[in-house]
Amino acid sequence: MTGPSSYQRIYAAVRRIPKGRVSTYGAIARVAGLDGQARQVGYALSALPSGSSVPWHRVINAQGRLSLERAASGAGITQRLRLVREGIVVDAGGRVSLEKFGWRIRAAKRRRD
DNA sequence: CCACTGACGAGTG
DNA sequence: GCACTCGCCAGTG
Repeated sequence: MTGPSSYQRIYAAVRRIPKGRVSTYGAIARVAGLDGQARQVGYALSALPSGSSVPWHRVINAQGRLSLERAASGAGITQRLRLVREGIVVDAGGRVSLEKFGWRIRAAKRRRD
């Protein structure tokens, strides 16, 4: 076998984000062993079928903004709704404080999730 | 094979 | 904060 696909590793990494926290495309890429391929993370998430159990809404960009906020589809609204429902504060501009809600992960010294 | 496109990111001005 | 460039890589025509 060729081992798990990149997509599978990405989905597994996204599932690790605790409820009430958010992570970034770049950080997920790193956890998935795809350092520097943040773009692939977005590509993988866009391929998710509706109804997936993967918490894709917890993935935002490195600037703390919801990438779908600009999108013309309703996905941006869904993401915002899900985040707020988990207690995450999303401002009018579709921004989240990574300082307060960012998932802090350390491969070496992992104090908490 | 080439060109272009993306739910991205870091760097520069 | 905004605009632009370059690096990444899979999918599409």
